[in-house]
Amino acid sequence: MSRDHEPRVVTPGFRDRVYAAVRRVPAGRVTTYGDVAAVLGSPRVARHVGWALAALPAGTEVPWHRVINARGTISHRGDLVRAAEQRDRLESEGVDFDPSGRVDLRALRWDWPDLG
DNA sequence: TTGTTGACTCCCG
DNA sequence: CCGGGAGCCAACA
Repeated sequence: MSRDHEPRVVTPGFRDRVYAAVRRVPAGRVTTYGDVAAVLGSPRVARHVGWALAALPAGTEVPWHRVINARGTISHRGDLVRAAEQRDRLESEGVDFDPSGRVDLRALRWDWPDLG
């Protein structure tokens, strides 16, 4: 039987919404997977934000490096090469990292002011 | 169809 | 603060 008839948050156009949301994050600022997911409609689909970014076509202009996890660290899940590139890009934008490789979310977390 | 996986997050200890 | 375990929802085999 039906558990809930609520519409799914992750629709076929989910990836494009993720990209559109991430593009709103300005240089020098960061956001989290959970924040992007919340903006899209559900904080529970944070993993799918990561999935969408993993499926990001090469050449697509999306500041994917500004998306980090809720702890303020870079999620690499084994891909240290991409993680290094992400950190390098962020540092190029002026994002500072702690000795432990952590970003100060309290100061740099984007607040999505354009949501109204 | 079921079971596994994942660029996550929260809760404990 | 950090590591481990559980929960989470779709994609994928």
